[in-house]
Amino acid sequence: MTSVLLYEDNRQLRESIGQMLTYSDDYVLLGSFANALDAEAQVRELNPSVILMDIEMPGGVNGIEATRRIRAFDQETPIIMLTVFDDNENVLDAVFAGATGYLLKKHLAERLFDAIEDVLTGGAPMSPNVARMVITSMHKYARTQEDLFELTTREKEILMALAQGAGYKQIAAKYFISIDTVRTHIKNIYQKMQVHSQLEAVAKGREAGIL
Amino acid sequence: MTSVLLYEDNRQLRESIGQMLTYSDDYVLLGSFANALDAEAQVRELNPSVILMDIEMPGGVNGIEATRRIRAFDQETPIIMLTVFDDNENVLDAVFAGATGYLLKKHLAERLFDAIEDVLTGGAPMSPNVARMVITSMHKYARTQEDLFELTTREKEILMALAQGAGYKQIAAKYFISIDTVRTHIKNIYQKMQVHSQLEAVAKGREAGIL
DNA sequence: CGCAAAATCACATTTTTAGGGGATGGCCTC
DNA sequence: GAGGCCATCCCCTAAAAATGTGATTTTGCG
Repeated sequence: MTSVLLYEDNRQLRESIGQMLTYSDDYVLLGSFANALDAEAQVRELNPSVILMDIEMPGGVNGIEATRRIRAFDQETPIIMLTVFDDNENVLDAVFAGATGYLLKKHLAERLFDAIEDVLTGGAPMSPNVARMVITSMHKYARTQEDLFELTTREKEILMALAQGAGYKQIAAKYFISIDTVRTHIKNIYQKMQVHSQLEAVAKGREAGIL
Repeated sequence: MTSVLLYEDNRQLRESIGQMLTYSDDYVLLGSFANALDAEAQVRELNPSVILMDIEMPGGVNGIEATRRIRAFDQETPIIMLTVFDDNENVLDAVFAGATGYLLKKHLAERLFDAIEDVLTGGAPMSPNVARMVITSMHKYARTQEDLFELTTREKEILMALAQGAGYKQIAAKYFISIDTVRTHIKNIYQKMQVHSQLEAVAKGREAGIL
């Protein structure tokens, strides 16, 4: 028995979904709401198997914000976003906010149950378009950006230690070398990267994808 | 007419795929190789519409590394990874390396053409399992982690400036305040975050998701 | 082997940060 | 209007980092 919690501001759609779920013996609708103002409390209390969340909702708290709030205390319960838009940037925001998958409203009728089963069995229903957007946005994070600075292994190690907040002393201790050596390495790093402080080096390194 | 470039170390599979493509009038196999050692040159020369890339390949350059190398100069051409594993961590690595989608070998026969059409029309074929892994890994990046440190607006601004590599002077100039004020703010930031250097503050702030 | 790059250490100087005071005006709340 | 928070500014000292110059030892590679 799969319990569902529904957030959808459009009354007609809300009732339609409610009926779809009720007509099926495998699902039970724990509750449906026109806004997500109390989503946090409702989720805590009703503890649904899956949450259906409209992205476009009035009243301050839209579906994305609601998702974020729910994810703040619950990383498990799958959240399926409902939206009319396919290529909307909001969809990506929703993914970042913690959405598990999403469903276009025009496909609601034929895919609702599939989507629910999908998230419950470890899947992530997405349209091809959005899958592509997600993939593309991941590439940005991973862009390894060839060693634009030609740092040596040691230098990269030290730069990474810096990025983690270590000072000269700690680095020296960590690698069993003298402070002066750390100094020298960092001097060389600065030269190669054309920067003049730890912060700049870390920032630039991060930009370039090293780290 | 869709031109395909294939990398697959298993001879039998390589030939099977080749035949599948050749039998269809809509596809042409530009070349198939048992290793990806020269992938870069081959892609440059043959300029395929889509690349099929086995993840598990011997000889130093596996499919992931090859994908990375191709993406270094070509962000457009879709690359579909072929793999026997579904939940392998390699699949995520492949996505990070720049894969557009991927296909399980056991589904090759029935889904190859679908997958190719998928990437060519802007989609990203993935199994539900991997879609989920991708989504989950994105959540890590986005975990906004509410203001755990209760920094004021100004303090957050300054912390962000620090993260971008600015020093005291530059921050003072940027916000038209005196260096001493910058000092004070940073002192307060350190206290709130329980750190003792710019680097630590930035590192900790990044971990916590501020920035 | 022998070279060149990388890694190591040293010393000196200047600049920047860190940490400790204390002080003022603005704004909001009780 | 008193008290609290925020942002602003100032001074002082000690610690850490940046910069320069030079030298020695490892180490990878032809």
